[in-house]
Amino acid sequence: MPDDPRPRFYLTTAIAYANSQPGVHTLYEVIGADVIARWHRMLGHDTRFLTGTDEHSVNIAMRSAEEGQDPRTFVDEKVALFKQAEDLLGIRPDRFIRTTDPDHVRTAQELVRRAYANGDIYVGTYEGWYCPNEGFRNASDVLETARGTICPNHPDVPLQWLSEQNWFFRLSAYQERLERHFEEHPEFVQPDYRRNEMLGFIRQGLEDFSISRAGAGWGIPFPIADNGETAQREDGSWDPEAGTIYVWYDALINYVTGAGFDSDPEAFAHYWPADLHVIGKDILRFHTIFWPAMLWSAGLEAPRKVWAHGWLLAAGGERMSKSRGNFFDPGDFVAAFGSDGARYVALREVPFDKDAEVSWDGFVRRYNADLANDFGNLVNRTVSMTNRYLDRARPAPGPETDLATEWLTVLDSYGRAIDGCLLHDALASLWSYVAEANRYVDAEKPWELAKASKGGDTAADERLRDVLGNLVEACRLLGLAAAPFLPATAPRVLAQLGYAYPYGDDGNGGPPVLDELRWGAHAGEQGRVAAPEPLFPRLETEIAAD
RNA sequence: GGCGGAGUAGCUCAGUGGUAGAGCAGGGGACUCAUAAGCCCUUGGUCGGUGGUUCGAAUCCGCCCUCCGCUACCA
Repeated sequence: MPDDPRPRFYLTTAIAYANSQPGVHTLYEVIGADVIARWHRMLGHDTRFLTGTDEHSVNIAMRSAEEGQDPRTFVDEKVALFKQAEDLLGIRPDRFIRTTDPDHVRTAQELVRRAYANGDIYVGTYEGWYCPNEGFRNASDVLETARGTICPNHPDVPLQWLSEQNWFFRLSAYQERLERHFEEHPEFVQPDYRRNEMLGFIRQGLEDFSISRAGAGWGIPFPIADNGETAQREDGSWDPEAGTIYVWYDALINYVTGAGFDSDPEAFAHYWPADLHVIGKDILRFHTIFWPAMLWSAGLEAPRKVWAHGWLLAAGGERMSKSRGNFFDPGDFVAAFGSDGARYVALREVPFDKDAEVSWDGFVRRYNADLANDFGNLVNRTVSMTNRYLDRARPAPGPETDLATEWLTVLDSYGRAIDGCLLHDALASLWSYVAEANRYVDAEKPWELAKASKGGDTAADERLRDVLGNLVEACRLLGLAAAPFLPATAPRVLAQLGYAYPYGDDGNGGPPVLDELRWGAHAGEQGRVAAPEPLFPRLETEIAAD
């Protein structure tokens, strides 16, 4: 909300290319961003989280034609799959933006107009080898053979030398400003090694890039005619001669559309510039070099931070992709691990700043070790003992201080890790506390205290209540702190401990979570634990992949 | 080719000058509240190779080998 006094946090993922079904490797980024969004919501920040789909391009027009559909029907179907997958994984964006949304179309056109007014776009000629299957090919990519010049991926299809009149964006004009921006804002591109790569790219010298395609394709109508006049005709339609906006001046713009550029200027002023773009490393250049220049050209600020995550790699380090078929289907994934289990294993097995090889067996091992055995069992044994020894009456945390002081350290490093987008580290610090709590059970042996208590040992009885009170508190803190990662499980943990869960389905609506995450925050409240119920049933390793 | 990064236990990795570490996997044990989970102990490594600096090198320097990232219009 524009007049919201709370700190605001606006974050986005890249929009997914709506040309086929989603895989876990593409949703990985969205799961991670959802965790960050939920953490900010729970902190009490005015959070806006955007995901969505990129739906234009000749490629999609061709694919839809192959399937005998019009492009709109084609992308509608794909978009439904993406939304369904997000829903399955507990991902709750504040808006799912589509580049076919009318406000986005208007915003993209407006940014083109602003660039034109600023003198940053001009008509030029784009030419090069064109592969009918892939579009323009880089000169360095094509192969010279006896039969002529061919595309390495489609050796049987003849390449064509095409030259096309396009609009170009004057990226070269922004070279110095970009270098300065990188110097003055070292946090702009992260991780650091990615920032260095981009800086190296800028220093090689920047070329202008084309931002339109000729002909009336499946895309946003280019709003300006060759003569600089509007391309809109009397009846409101667009002159097909003006062509369409080409990829980046369409796709990237979604971030400002989603902040309200066209529909709600007040909201836009509030949410822009974005605090965080979470993206894959393959589109880093566009987000950290093209994008700031485009925004500056329109008189807008660059985003504050762009985070490039790594890939999930298949066995042997091979990249996962839809075309290779070596990816995990989100439906299968959630069916096996559950929504929270899927989120957890994906984010724990793959460092958010690097690539990692993953395997179904590895995910199962991780699920069993961390979720079933360590965390799930900790809650289960805690609730069981409280049931059995204290007749469900929830004891308050005792004077014991080890777990309490340790929690301060854990929570601190947990919060720092999320702020730094190191989600795997965040989980690691939380789980070090899980291990701590499990060791505490074995060290204190509540079953022996219970036996002594039954025999009339009042000191043992008191100690038993303190120990179980500490364990219940440890479980409460863990369940609540893990909520961004395990949004469906967190309420179940609290319910088993006899606590109300104050946050909504998307993490909004409760008290500032750091207040809740104080040791003993609810020490004075009476309550009864519920019957124990396993949170994460153990999986058998025999379960086969896809 | 240029710039950057990595090579440490079966696997994933931490460790940047002072007697090799963690988690998981493997082996053994004591216990029993619990999802046959948890806890304790433990097997396992000439720290890519080589030459050097140093009292001392996984750690610093030289050379070599291997792998990876970036090196502009598919997204």
